[in-house]
Amino acid sequence: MELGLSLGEAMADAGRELVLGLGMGRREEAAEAGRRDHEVRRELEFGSMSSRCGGSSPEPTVRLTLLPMVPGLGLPWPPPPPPSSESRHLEASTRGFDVNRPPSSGGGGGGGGAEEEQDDVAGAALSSSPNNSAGSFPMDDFSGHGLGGNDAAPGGGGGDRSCSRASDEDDGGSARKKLRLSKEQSAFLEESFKEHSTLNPKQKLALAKQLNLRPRQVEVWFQNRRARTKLKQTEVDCEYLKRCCETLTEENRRLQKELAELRALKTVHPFYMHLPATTLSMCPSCERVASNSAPATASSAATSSTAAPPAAPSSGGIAATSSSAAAAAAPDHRPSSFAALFSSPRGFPLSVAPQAQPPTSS
DNA sequence: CCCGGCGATACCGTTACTTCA
DNA sequence: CCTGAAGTAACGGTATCGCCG
Repeated sequence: MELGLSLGEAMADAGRELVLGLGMGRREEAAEAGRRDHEVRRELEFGSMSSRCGGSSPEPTVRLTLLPMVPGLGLPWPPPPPPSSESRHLEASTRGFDVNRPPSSGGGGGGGGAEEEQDDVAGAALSSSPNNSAGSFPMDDFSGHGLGGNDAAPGGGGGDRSCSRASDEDDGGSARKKLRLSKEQSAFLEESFKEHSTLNPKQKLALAKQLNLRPRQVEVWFQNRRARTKLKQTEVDCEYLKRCCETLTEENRRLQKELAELRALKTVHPFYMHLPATTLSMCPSCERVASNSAPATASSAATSSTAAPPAAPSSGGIAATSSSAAAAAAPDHRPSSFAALFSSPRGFPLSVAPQAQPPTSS
């Protein structure tokens, strides 16, 4: 995935604890047949990123599971959702606008030669395809009940289309027929989507009947809804990863500075660097190096005793092992353990350990 | 058991339409 | 009134799966 690739080495390292993925549906639903191919494809797509990030996710799939675990980076997770288009839509709908409401209760005026669109199925397949669930759907059921108020059902042909282009319905149906779902319909579909991001044929038929829509419409709505969800999630993820990148860049900058200071310190007090690397820790606030094993200075001793961060972050979710990230999350004097950095197989590029103890000095 | 055809369904990209600022 | 942007319903294409002969 380009996102991950563009985030550079630091991202790849810090992403070790990232549980990435663009999950847009529930896991159990993803198990349904017919979608597996796409799930697999997505998994493959994110697979490279997963491997880069170490794949600490318990699942083979790399998913941006919405786990509230970004303590290290101090970033809220899940990120706040972007303004909901649905709410916007509903808002628009609540303005009293409902173009689906037919000017008159024309009801299924028969024939609708205008119905050449796919859904068509509903009407055309009535007799042709015994397997077509849509075809088995009685068109008469579209009128008269349900939330719809939308009598634009296929076969409802002339005059019952509620969109403003009613005049187009007589032109042979070559023009795309687009109607607006009513507030009730949208809300109901939303509720259904919350429960199931995908529909089985039974559910689809039931929904269609209940909403006075064609099954094809319900199907399309869910497809578009999934696409919107994915798009939004992608945007949110992108934004979040950008912030992660910025944080890590800052972290890297700070570590470089820290390294320079340590090197300078080494030149002044060569013996100081003979301490084992794992015993060194850095207070992110005062940015002083302290020893975890040896008695430290008054300030660092107080801080190091308050919190001894585990060397290994909790599994799953986004957890930063870096000190600045910890500082961002909890700007106290908690020392960040260098050991956490060193324990990482790849570590940060500017890891202190190897350079702090050059072979010549030992 | 393997293979090809078929239907169903998913996703993606795009188009067309609607609404609003 | 016109126009561009944004949202979204709908469409076409493609891939995969399960079923069946």
